[in-house]
Amino acid sequence: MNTPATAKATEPARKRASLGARSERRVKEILAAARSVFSEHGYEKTTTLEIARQLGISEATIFSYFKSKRDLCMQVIKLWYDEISQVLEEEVPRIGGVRAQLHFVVRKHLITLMQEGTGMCKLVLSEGRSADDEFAGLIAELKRRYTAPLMKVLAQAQRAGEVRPDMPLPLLRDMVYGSMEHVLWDYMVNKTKPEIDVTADQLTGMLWCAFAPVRRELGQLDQFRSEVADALRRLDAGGRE
Amino acid sequence: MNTPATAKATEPARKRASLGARSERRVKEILAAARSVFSEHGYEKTTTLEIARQLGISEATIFSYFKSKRDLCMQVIKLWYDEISQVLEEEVPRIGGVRAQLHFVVRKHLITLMQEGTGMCKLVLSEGRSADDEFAGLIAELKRRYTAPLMKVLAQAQRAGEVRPDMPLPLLRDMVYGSMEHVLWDYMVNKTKPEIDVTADQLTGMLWCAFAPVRRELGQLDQFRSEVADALRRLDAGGRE
Amino acid sequence: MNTPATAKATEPARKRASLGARSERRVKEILAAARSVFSEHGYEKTTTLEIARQLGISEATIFSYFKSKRDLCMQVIKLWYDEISQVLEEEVPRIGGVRAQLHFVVRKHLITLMQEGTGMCKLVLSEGRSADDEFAGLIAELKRRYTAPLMKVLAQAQRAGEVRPDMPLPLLRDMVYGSMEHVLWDYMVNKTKPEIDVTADQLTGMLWCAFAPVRRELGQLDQFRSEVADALRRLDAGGRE
Amino acid sequence: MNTPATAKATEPARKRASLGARSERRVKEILAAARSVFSEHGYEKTTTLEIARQLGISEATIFSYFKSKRDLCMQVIKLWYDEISQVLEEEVPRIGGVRAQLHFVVRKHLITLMQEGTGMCKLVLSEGRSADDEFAGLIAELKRRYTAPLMKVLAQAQRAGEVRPDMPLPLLRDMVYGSMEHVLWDYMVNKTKPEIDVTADQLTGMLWCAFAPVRRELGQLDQFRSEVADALRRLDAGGRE
DNA sequence: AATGAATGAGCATTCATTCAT
DNA sequence: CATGAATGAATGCTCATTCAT
Repeated sequence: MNTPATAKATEPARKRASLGARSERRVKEILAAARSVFSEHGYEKTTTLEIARQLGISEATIFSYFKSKRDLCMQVIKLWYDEISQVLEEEVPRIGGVRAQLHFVVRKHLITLMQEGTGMCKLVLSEGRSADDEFAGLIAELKRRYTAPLMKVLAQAQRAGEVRPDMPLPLLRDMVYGSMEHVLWDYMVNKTKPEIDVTADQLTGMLWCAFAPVRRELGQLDQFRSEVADALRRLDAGGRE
Repeated sequence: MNTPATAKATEPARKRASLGARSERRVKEILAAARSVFSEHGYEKTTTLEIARQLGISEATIFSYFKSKRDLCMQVIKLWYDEISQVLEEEVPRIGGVRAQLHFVVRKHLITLMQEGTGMCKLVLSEGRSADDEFAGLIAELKRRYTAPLMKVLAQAQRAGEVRPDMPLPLLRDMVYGSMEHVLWDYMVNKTKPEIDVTADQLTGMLWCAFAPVRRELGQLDQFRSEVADALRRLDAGGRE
Repeated sequence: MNTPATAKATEPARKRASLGARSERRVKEILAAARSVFSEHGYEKTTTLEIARQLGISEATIFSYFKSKRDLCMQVIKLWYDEISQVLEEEVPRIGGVRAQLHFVVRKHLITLMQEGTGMCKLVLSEGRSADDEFAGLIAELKRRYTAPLMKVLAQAQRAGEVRPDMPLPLLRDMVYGSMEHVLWDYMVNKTKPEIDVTADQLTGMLWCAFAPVRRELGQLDQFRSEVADALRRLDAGGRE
Repeated sequence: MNTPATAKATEPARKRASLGARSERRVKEILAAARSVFSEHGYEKTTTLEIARQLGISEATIFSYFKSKRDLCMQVIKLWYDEISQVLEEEVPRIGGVRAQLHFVVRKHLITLMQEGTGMCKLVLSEGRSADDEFAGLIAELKRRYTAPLMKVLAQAQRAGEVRPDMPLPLLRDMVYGSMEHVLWDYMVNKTKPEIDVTADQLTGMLWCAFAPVRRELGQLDQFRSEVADALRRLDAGGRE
C-alpha cells in the first residue's frame, strides 16, 4: 500500500546503509524539523544550518542522512503526499455517494493543510514547481497520486450522469483544489482561524452545483414522478384487496 | 489613476530625487528587463547581474534606481497588477450582465497570464507569496485592487438575487481565482498551449452554476416531494394494517 | 611571439570584461600572490583565503578576476611557462654549438627554478600532473613548448652526427630535465644554496658525454688526421719553393 | 632487517598495545587497501571512507590502527620503500661489475614503479614531496636507504677509477633517478606501456657513458693534437717569412 | 548619471577524526 | 575488537550592495 513512487537516489554518498532503530528515529527527526523550517521559509531561504540548530545537531549529521538539501526537501514533500494520499485512498472508497466523497476530500484537505500552518501548502504548491526537471517528474507523480481518489470518483460520476460529462476532468480537479488553495491563502494572510467545517460545507455545496449536470433537477423530478407512479400503482392494487 | 498603494521605501538610499525624462525612461527600461528576467527564472534564481547585462548597463545603475532586488521585483509585480487592474476597472463596468462580466474577468486573467509565457504567472503566483512581511501588505493591497471589480459585481449580484446570498463573498472570489490559478499551473507544468477561450467558457459556465441561487421552485419541489413521499409511506404502512 | 596556447575559458562568469589599467594591475597582483602561495603549499593545501589575505583583499575579488581556484592555478603555471619559454625560444638559436646550447638550457633552468625557492618546481612538476583531464592538454602543450628549443637542437644534432642517433629524443629530454629536477630537489630538501654554475657545468659535461656518439673520439681523430695531412701537404709544397 | 627509520608517532592515540596475530593481519590488510586507493587517486583525493569500504570495515577501525590518514599514507610509502630497498640491498652486491649493477638498479626501479599501474609512482614521487616537515625527515631517510646500494657501488667505482671521480656522488645519483622519474612521468601521462627492457638498456647505456672517466688516452691524444697543431701553425707562419 | 571595482556575509557540502557502546 | 553515529572545522564560490570617481 506504501507506494514507492519512483524511489530515486536518496541515500547520501557517505554512510548510512544500516537501518538501525536509532538511525530511523534520526531520519524522522530531521524530516520533521526540515518540514517545519522549509514550510516556514520556503526552500531557498531555508538553510541547512537552521534545520540542524532546531534539532541541536550538526549540519554534517543532516548530510549523513540526506544527500543534499534538495533531496531532503523532496523527501519532506514526498512524505507529506504519501501520508495524505494513503488516507484518501483508504477512506474515500468507503464513503457512499459522490457528494459525500467530494465533501470528505475537501474537508480533509482543508484540515490537513490548515493545521500545518499553511507552511506545507506554500512548500508543496510553490516550491514543487520550480523543482529542477530532475524532480519535476517525482512531484508530478506525487500530485497525481494525491488527486487520484477524487479523480476516480468524479470520472465514475461523470459516466453515471451525476456529474456533468461535458467538462474535462482536470478542470473539475483544478476547481476543487484551486478554490481550496486560495481559501487557505486567505486564512494564512489574514491569520484568522476559520470555521473549517462551515467552509467545507459551503465549498462542497457550490462545487456540487458547479459539477451538476445541467438538468440534474429534471432528473430528480423524473425520479419523483416514478416514485409517485409506483405508489399510485400500489394504491390501486391495495384498493382492489 | 495610478494608485500609490502604500508606497513604501522604494527610492534608493540616496540619489534619485529629480525625476527627469531620462530618469523615467531608465526606470521603465529596468522594469521591463527585470520583468523578463524575473519571470523567466523566478525571484531567487534571478541575479541583478543578468538584468543589468540584458540592458547593457552596470548593476550599480540598477541600485541607483531601486532600493534593492526585492524592491525591484515588487515594483515589477506592482506594475503588472496596476496595468491589468486598470483595464478591469475600466472595462468591467461597461459590460452588461453579471455572467458576461464574470466571463470577461476569467478570460482576461487567463489570457494575460498566459501570454507572458507563463513567466509572470509563476512570478505573481509563487514569488508573491514569500514576500517578507514587509511587502506582504503591498501585495495584499494589489490583489485587493485587482479583484475589486469582480467583487463589486458579485456583491451587487448577491443583493440583486442573481448570485446566491448564502455564501461569503471571499469564498466566491477564491473559487474564481483559485480555479484559474490551478488551470494555469497545469498549463505551465505540461507546457501545453491551451484553448483559452474554451477553458474560459467552461470555467465561467461552472462558476455560474456554482454561484446560482438555489431556485425557489426547485426547493419547493423538493419539499413537496418529501411531503408526498412521507404521505405515501404512511399510506403504505396504514394500508397493510 | 606570445603563443596563445589553447586559450580556454578564463574570464570569470561575473564581470571583468574591460581591461582597464587598474584591472590589469590587479590581475598581476593576484597572479603573483597566487604563485607564491601555490608554490609554497601545493594546489590542494592552498586556500583562496590565504591568497586573498596576502594581498589584503577579499576572496570575492579573486573570484571576480578568475573563475575558479583551479583556473587561477592554471594561469599561474601558464604564465611561468610562457615567460621562460619565450626566453629560451629567443636565446637558444643565437648560441653557437650544440654543447653550448645544452649548457645554456641547463643553467637557465637551474637558475630560474632556484630563485623561486623551488616552489614553482613542485607546482609545475607535481600538480600539473593531477590536473583533471580538462587541463591536462593545456599543461602538456605548455611543457612541449618549453622543451621544444632543446628538443629542436638535439634533433638537429642527431642528424648532424653530433649526438648519438640511436636514442629516442624523449629519453634524452628526460635525462636533461629529470636530472635537473632531482638536483633542485636536493637543494630544496637540504636547503643548501648550491653553486649553480658549477653544477651546470658538471651536469652539462656528463650529459654531453651521455649523448656523445659512441665514436665521437674517432671522429675527432679523423679530423686530426686530415689536419695533419693538410699541414704536411703544405710543408711539401713549401719545401719545393 | 626492517629498518625502523625514525619510527615517529605511528601508533594511534589510544589502544593498540598488544600486537596479536589478528592485529597484525588487520594492519596488513589496511595497508594493502590503502596502497591501492592512495595510488589510484593520490593522497588528497583519497578518502578514508573509500579505504574502509574496500575492506568492508568501518573508518573507525582504520583509525584504531593508524594515527591519521597522513600516517597511514606514510606507512604505505615506507612499506614500499622497505620492500624494494631490501631487494636492492640483497641483490646488488651479488652482481658482478659496476655497469651490470647500474643496469640492475635502473631496470628494477622502472619495473617496480611501472607494474603497480603507475599508482605507486605518482604516490611516491608526488605526494612524498608535500610531506609536512614532520615526515620530510622520514621520507628523506627512506630515500637515502633506497638509493644507498647504488651510491655505495658508485662510490667504490669512483675510487676504482671506473667512474669519473671529478663529479659529486649526489649528482650521479640525481642523474640516475631523475632520468627515470621523468621517463615514468612520460609513460604515465601518455599512458603508453613502454618497452621497459629497451628503455633500461638505453638509459643505462647513456648513464654509463656519462659516468665514464674521461679516458687517459683520449686526453693525451687531445693534448698531442694541440701540440702538433701549434707546431704546424708555427711552421706555417715561419715558412712564409 | 553611470559604473568599475571591491566586498561582507553566507551557504551547501566534505571529511578526518572521536567516542560511547 | 569493531563500529555506528556524530561533528568541528574548513572551503570554494556567489551575489546583492556600496562607493569613489
